[in-house]
Amino acid sequence: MEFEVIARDPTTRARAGLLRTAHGTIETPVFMPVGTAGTVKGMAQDELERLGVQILLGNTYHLYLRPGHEVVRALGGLHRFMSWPHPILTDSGGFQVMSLKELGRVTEDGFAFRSHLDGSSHFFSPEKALEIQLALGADIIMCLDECVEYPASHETTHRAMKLTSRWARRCQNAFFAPRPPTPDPQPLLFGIVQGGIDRALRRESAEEITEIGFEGYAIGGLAVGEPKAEMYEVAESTAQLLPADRPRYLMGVGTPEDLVECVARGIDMFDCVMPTRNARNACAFTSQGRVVVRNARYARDETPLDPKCSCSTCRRYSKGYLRHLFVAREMLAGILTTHHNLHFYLDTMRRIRQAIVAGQFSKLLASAGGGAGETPF
RNA sequence: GGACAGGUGGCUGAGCGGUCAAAAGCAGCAGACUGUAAAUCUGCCGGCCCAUGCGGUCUACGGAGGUUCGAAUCCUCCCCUGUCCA
Repeated sequence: MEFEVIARDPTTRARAGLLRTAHGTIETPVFMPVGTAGTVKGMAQDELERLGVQILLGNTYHLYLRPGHEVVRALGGLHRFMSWPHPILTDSGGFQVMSLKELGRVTEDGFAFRSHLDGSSHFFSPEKALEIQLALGADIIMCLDECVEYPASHETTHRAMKLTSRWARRCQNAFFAPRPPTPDPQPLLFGIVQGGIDRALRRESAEEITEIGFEGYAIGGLAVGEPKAEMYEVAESTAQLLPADRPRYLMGVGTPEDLVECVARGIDMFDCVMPTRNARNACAFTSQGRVVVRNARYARDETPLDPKCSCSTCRRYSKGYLRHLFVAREMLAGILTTHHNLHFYLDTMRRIRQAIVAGQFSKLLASAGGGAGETPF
């Protein structure tokens, strides 16, 4: 059994667990920093280790285009290639079906697209996405899905959801089909539930995906523009439709408060570009709320980003200095702020997990939510 | 002393009779960012007023006059800057 729930919060759906992978056991709930192109932008791997990162995300689409999955395979797989001997999850390219939709076209057989790098033509079938991920050698791999934006018509959402189910079946078949032996241990294959904010479509999708059967289940297609209340509701109702003994992964979410709120709704795994991208854009997440470090008000501020933070950025540098680095467009600005944001996210997750294990989660949830104005997140 | 070239909003720099409170870039200020085409993008950027608008008003294109219905744009004088020649 790869996933084990070790504690449940008595008043919410929050739970703490262990997820065993070929490169180590992950304590859930977990936040997975996004390392799209084989790097978490601005962070060296040893720094990620010191921050306590348990598992990284890699991206099928980006690594396939550059340097190429065969290159990564030739260099020993993604773990060895990027010197990350810990768990890795690769996204299938399903998100790019949405984010790069103007460069491609969805057909029954897959996603035909042109490279955003050089315009060359390519095709991702479910089988191809699986093959690439196997070549990369990730610990957790995702089925190819079709992620649609919000708002979308019922027809579009329905069509994408049904296609995602058919692709999931094909990924499953390809996964269990005989294939040449590789040095990599067998990864865990996760299915993805789609259906937008339509409860009936979500239910149908969840039934179809769980019927196929996967090691873990992802909820995709959220945090794409829908109202926050909708996102929370759909995450909660969909999570309830998924097997209790398998990890639930809410893809692409979210803000620090989203993490707390969605753990309370039964989610075990998260990934999001927000801590890293926002850091590069001068936005820090702190216990006092968001801090736009670039703002003029911090020019003479000698206090750290977050007075309650123990990260190496906050221990050493003032907002005044960080603001200067941003204004001067120094690369250290993004590096130091990314370090802080990741620390904040990982620390938030650790506190969430400890609270669940200690039976104190509802207290943490209350302090994170309700408060007006500057909440802890 | 002479010959050219030029003086435009914080800076660089277009405009060369009206549609100009004045292009564009930079700087400045603010905002956005949720499975990364993102160290990106968006908005504001003379003052005041109603703060609804392709609104009203005042001050502005070195200075002072002038021509014109109308001038950053044309004329006169002055001041200043750069290059070259003495």
